[in-house]
Amino acid sequence: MGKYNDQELNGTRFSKIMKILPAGFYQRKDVLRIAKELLGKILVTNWEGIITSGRIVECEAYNGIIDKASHAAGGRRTLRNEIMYANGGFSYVYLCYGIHHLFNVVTNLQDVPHAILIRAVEPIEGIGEMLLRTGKKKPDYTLTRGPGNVSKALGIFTKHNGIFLSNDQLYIADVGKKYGKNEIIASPRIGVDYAGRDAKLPYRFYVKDSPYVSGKK
DNA sequence: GAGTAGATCCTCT
DNA sequence: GAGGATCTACTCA
Repeated sequence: MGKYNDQELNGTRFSKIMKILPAGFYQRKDVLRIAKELLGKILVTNWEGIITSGRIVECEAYNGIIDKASHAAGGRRTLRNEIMYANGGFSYVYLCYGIHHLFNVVTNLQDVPHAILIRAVEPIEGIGEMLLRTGKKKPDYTLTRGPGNVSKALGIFTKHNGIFLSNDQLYIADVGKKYGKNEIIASPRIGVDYAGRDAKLPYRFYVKDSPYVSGKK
């Protein structure tokens, strides 16, 4: 049944009202609030003129050094997660399971390693290109469902780690869409069972009833 | 429909 | 040298 909303497919109309999120959006202290506010925003990639974009409908917050599920748990600082300690607004992309590229947004200020993992988007522009990248034949809900698929469809790889999200190649834009409280669900994060108690924290947020949301509802 | 194995490679210990 | 913020396909029922 996988369907996407036709009236949202008009890219030209969309790009006219897009506003790139300012650095100040990311450089705040409440990562949970930023995660919730990211729902409904548009993630855009523009690699050499090929534009693909999607509306964020699912993400997970990683709450710094006190969060055992985070790569920065306990203040861990390595070559891989160094960018998490940068100022908010940078991309953090890494390879998971040797196959999947996972796209995160760094938040908070310098030296506070907060990040938000983008887990699912609803395709808006460049769906044909997404099909090429993912090798799929039809644009059903599996196209951009789950963090691995999001990166694949939008063409995000580890080489895009450490990009500040305000250039014209990779950014997140506001189109005035906001979800109400009763449209946003909070739940435990996925695939972080190793984190003990922290695995149960309700740091995953998604839009109710979106077919693109991964995991169980 | 539910459960599980396999892919695949970089990063950290 | 182990294991991971995952996905898909395949089995079995």
